[in-house]
Amino acid sequence: MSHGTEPDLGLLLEPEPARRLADTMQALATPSRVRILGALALRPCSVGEITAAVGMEQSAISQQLRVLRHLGLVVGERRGRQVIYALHDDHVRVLLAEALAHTDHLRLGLAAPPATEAVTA
Amino acid sequence: MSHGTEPDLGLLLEPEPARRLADTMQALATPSRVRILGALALRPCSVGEITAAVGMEQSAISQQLRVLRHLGLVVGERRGRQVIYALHDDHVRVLLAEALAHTDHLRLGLAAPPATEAVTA
DNA sequence: ACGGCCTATGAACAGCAGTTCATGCAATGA
DNA sequence: TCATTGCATGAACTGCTGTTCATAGGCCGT
Repeated sequence: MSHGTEPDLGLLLEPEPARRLADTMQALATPSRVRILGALALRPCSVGEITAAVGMEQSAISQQLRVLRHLGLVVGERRGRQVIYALHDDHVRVLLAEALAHTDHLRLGLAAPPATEAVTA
Repeated sequence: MSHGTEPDLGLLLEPEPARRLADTMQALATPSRVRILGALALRPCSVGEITAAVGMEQSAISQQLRVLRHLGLVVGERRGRQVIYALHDDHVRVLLAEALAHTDHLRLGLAAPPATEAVTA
């Protein structure tokens, strides 16, 4: 399926591809943005709804929504006096799902015996 | 395949799961770590090899390797007086590959016409 | 047109993360 | 044992990032 032939991971050694990947991943590197995306993964929401769901200042939400917009992860559309935000497309949802799955998987490894940690015990 | 039934993305609304995912993703949120992982994706490397490949101070490399170790993304094993690092397992490689693929895909969306950006043109 | 809701933006602040410098520890070879 | 190589660690610094506060702009009711 989608990753039958892996793209050249050696590219990540180069500064530019590495920087781009890092920038995109930074969207998922802060709890507030992850929660916002989690809310939008359930359904499109107005800023007010997101604010209530996440429990942060409205201002902070708008700031992070701006970041997410510029990264192309979410889109906003005016509807009356409010703006409805949604995930940009299903790829974002898949990215979230895979990140979550990998996170769980990796944390299992951390809980496991240190057969892997051969240095600086 | 692997994500036939998506894990509950609504979990990401909760602070703790969000924080954990954010922590893990932060490993990919900085170019230096991405480049290190890119090098290790090609083959296991000693710290010196990574340092040469990435072109940073050896000290910085070790610091980031520590972060990556604690996140369970890489493992190190002593061999003589050097330490050979490698990706923890193939899941890490898959995560890198998918992140790279998603990055490319998302950047295509950004280059595309703003049919999606309906607010704050 | 005016007042009120909803969102966006600018500035200031605090905290953190990545780098560097200097040093310490481990392991080999003479 | 001593010197040397290779890696790790602690401290200090810098820059960035996320939050808050205050304010501005848009859009709808009346």
